[in-house]
Amino acid sequence: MSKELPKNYSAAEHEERIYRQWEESGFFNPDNLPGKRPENFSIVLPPPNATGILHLGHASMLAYQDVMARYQRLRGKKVLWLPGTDHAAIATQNVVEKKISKEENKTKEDLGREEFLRRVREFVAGSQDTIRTQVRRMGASLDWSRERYTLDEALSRTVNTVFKKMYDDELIYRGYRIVNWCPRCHSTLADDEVEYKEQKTPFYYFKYGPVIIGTARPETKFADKIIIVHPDDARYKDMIGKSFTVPWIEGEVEAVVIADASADPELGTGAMTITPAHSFVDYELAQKYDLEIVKIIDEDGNLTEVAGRFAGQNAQQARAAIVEAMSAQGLIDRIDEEYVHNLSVCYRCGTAIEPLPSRQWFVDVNKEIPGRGKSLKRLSLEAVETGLNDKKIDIMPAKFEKVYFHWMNNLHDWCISRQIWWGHRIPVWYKDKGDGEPEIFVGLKPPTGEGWRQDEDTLDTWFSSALWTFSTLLDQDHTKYDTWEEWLANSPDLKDFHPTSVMETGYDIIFFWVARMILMTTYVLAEIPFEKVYLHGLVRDKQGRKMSKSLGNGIDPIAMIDKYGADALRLSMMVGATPGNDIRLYDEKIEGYRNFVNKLWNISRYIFGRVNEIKVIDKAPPPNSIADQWILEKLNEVIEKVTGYLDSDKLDFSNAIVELYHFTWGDFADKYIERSKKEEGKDEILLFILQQLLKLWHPLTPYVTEALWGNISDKKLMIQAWPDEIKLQKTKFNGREFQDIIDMTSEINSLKAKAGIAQTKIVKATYKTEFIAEYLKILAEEARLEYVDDKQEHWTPVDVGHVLMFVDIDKQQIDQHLNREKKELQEYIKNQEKKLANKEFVANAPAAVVAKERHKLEEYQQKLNNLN
RNA sequence: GGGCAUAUAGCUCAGUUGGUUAGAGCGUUCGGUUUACAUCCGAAAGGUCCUUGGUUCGAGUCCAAGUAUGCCCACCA
Repeated sequence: MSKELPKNYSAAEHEERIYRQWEESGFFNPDNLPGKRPENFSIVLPPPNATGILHLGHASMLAYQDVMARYQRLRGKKVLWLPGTDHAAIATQNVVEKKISKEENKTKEDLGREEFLRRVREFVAGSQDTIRTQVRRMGASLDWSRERYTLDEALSRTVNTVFKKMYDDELIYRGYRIVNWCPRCHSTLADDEVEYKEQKTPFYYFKYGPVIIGTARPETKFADKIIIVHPDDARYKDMIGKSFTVPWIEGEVEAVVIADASADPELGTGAMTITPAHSFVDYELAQKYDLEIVKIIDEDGNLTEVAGRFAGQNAQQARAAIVEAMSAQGLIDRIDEEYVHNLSVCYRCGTAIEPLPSRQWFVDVNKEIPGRGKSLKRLSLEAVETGLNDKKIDIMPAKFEKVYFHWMNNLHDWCISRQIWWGHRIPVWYKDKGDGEPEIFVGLKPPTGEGWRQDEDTLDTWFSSALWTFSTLLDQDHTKYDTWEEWLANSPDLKDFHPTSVMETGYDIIFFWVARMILMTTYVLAEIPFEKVYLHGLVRDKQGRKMSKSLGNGIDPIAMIDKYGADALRLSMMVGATPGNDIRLYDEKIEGYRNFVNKLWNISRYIFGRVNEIKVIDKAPPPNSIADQWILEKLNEVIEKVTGYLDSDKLDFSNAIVELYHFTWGDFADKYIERSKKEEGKDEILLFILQQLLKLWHPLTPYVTEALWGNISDKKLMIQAWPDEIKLQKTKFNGREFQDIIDMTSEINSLKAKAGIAQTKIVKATYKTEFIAEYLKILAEEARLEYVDDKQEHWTPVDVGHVLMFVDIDKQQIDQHLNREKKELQEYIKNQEKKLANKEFVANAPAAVVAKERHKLEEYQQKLNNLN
């Protein structure tokens, strides 16, 4: 029975229903997939922050991952794609702090720790709901039954377990060191959480005893008493090792001159003083020479008592007064007002970072891991370089391997404690012992006994994210297990799905996240977290600008889904995208793919309306015309190509789409279906090709294909089998002949357009090759011409492929066109003859190439003859 | 300062290991269309493949230098 579909595909009418059916089917959960599935395929979703709403970055990531998941599912693998969200410590705390400040004019201290955390939890629950709904709208085939959250009990236990393990292995230590401090967030930041912003600030040159020193930050200079000069600098050679009494901001100081190669003789006066407490470079020098580290700015950004009369003032704001005071003392040599330098700022709130010494928890990346013979750094490098247990991480595109190695090689110890409330509380307890250092307890639960207090700080959010590939796969019913080993051994998902198959994420978080997952996982499990890293680019606007609130050029993916449908949005984000390169997105592009989705709908609409019975056709029906043969051959080509593009070692989504698009619209709809209207008995082959197409498109455009498939079968398209290459029997029908007809038709259409003829009635042909009568008849039908036996002198020759024919378009009418064509042909022939006359070409080029060139020359000559 | 990309039609992009007359989509122009789809069909115009030099019988493709744009890292006391 045939079926009548609506004229246009309306995504809004289908998507919600289809997604619900998928969820109800249970097939997002690998445990429910039908059939034997010996191979596993897994991806863990990079957890969106629990702060907010879906943006295009999420949308494109979901599109890529869903294509992989659906493709592998169709290929018969047991596919797990695991969703989740991240508590995003600083980001979330900032959002909620702002909200409370705006709505209630209160600080988090006003509320207190417990109440504030309750508010954050409430906020997170709300945004998690938003995210869940929005992720579904993209069509993402995620296993929601395994949804995780970084603050889930089992995941938190994993965090604490790993912390303790690292502490016991002495890979985590507490130390007093210089750290990046954000005075606004009132917390430390990791090195890569610091961003740089170019800024013009005055640069001051001060008279410091025998030398002139330069600085952009006079407010840090109170305690400077070490002068560094280059050992080979002739100007200062005699001063090395000597002391000077120097008049300085708060009275005289004793300055010592030290020689070190880090002083650049070319720069300024070649002499500098150092501020160990507030500069990373100076801190390292101070370590090297065992110098005193004097803290001048405190955690609130205020000057300490070292600053004398300026103590207690905000460091930044006190700068002017300090400079004025120094000016009054005649200490200023000159001021450069045009100085431009990079100011380090907090990546979350944009506040200027204050490097200062502080007691914090660190991960030691250079220390040898007990029993492993290498450091965390070494382990992380090897995972990508040579592999671990014969499994190597493959990074796509490969250029990011170099970036990874460079970053990892230069990695410093990782500061993991944060002075914020939202996050995993550091599992460390202290008990004062009267004098000196307190007793320390590290464990999963508070120690028994009196007087223990837990560390106030929380862990860097990336500490828990770094465990994501395996903390999510552990048995969540963790209370059953007393030990870590027992827990690991009884987590079947971990066995089945780890290492995960692909980590698909943006190149912008390769350091934050990808590198840290490698570091932590190789340490904790002694295996890699994923076999492949696919790094997608950023989504930008049509001008290539980053989408941002201030520019107002942001595109809301949900609005685009409402307008054009999820399938169209997915396609428009993937076409033209190659790993590691940014992609431009704009309305017209999405609209174009909306049109395509509608085309696919109408192809089906036509076929469903025309066939006698809609049914599943598994096997290719035998061809009974040259068009049939042609389309089956084309289908085979496209199956082979698309399979190759979607396979894990290629992951070329863009080319897969372009290939399918041309086959679907150009070959199938415009050529084959049009032809099939004039032939009999096409039901089965039309249905067959359509069904193969729906399967091929399904990973890319899941909604429309599933909606259409619903007219064919009760079974879900998402669990069908991926098309195999069709075994084509040799028949009397030559597909090449249909291709010739297409080329001829195109040529005749072109002539008609040039001659300004709307309709032409006749064709007469002579043939270059043996030619069946049917062939001509088809051509006449295709080009809307009438076939006659005799040609007349003034008719125009048309020469394509194996066919030469004469059309009753008067040569005079298209004289210009013909002359131009002749001229071009003569030109080609000349070039071709020249090429073939070149002995070196004939001698050096491969024989096949030379033969091809010869053949080409003959063709040109033949064509020219025919025109004359 | 160090490094990595990218540069092809008006726009967005393809272009395999060097070897047809460099392609697609959108846009533009012309023509068609009671037909599954005006979210359609047919056709055309449009290119100094950033510049210069090199390798080669042959370069959009390989090499060098330059220009432009973008990004990453380091950070200037």
